[in-house]
Amino acid sequence: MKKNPHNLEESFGSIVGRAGRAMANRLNQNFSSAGYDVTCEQWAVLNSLWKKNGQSQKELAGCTCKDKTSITRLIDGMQKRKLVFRTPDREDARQKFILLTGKGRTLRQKLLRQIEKTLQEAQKGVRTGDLRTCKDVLVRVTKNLTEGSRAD
Amino acid sequence: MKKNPHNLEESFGSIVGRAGRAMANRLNQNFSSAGYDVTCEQWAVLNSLWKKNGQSQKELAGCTCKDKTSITRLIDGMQKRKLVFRTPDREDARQKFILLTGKGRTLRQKLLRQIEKTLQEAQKGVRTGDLRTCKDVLVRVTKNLTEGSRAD
DNA sequence: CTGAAATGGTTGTTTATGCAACCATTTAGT
DNA sequence: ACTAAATGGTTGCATAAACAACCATTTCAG
Repeated sequence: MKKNPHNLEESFGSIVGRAGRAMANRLNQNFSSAGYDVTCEQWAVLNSLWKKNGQSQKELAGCTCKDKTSITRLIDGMQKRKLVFRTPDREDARQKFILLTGKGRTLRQKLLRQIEKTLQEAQKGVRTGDLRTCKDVLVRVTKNLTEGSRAD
Repeated sequence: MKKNPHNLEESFGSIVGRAGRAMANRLNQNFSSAGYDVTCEQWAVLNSLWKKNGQSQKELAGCTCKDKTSITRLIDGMQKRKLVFRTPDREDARQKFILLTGKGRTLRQKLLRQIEKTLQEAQKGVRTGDLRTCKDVLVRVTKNLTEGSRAD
């Protein structure tokens, strides 16, 4: 049985969306089958916190490219799972800082192994230079779409 | 104010996910502000049906890379919006064929204009060859993740 | 200082998504 | 033919996402 014969002129949007979903699904499966109760969306937030612990929800929204409401509820879930906790900012009572728990910090190495595995599965047979180009294009596209619209 | 200084070594998964979300959001905004009550996920299904009207839900799941349950509910929504309707297959009573309504068929040209617009916003400043490479990489990645479930 | 605007988070609502479990209908195995 | 397995769809459940409306707290204008 042949694949979709129309794939050749698929639009960029479809292609990016499909690849994103495929990667997210595989990553979730790999997390889950390795016994980690973490979703890839939560991982995106953790990723940010591993680089800089203690960010406001607004900052997290910015660097994950998510709406602030998504962050609110993502943090709710992560808090329930004891990965992070909220601390009010003493300087500005509107803000809350998100900090990793010990569990959240420790998870890093373990999850990284699954991420590596997933990336290897995904990137198999892709030339390094092409991968570089692909990343650059996607970063540029993201910038095009986020700087023009939501720059407070 | 500098951007995230760690961006350089952001993982491919994050980059793809962020770009996908950025594009989906922009597309939804463009659909909405042009007055169309259609989401980009529904568009993905429509896109498939415009190419080949009358597909089973399983087929649609395959070519949109979504779970069959997602398709079930996506179709529910699209049916409510009178974009498609279900017809039982007489050959095999398990299957249902999804067909475009007149409205679903007519929408094509209108939506295409918004899609074009969105793509132009997204691809601004990206060299054509690089875009080509990017698409090819993403298609390959998707194939890696959906065909060979096992690492070899 | 005081009221208005901006800012950071939360809540309500709608849509989307995947997994597991299930049902109904083929299709196979014997 | 008749049970067992595979297949296509649906439902229950939990997570995720964005928009609008809202609240509390700055910040700004006068």
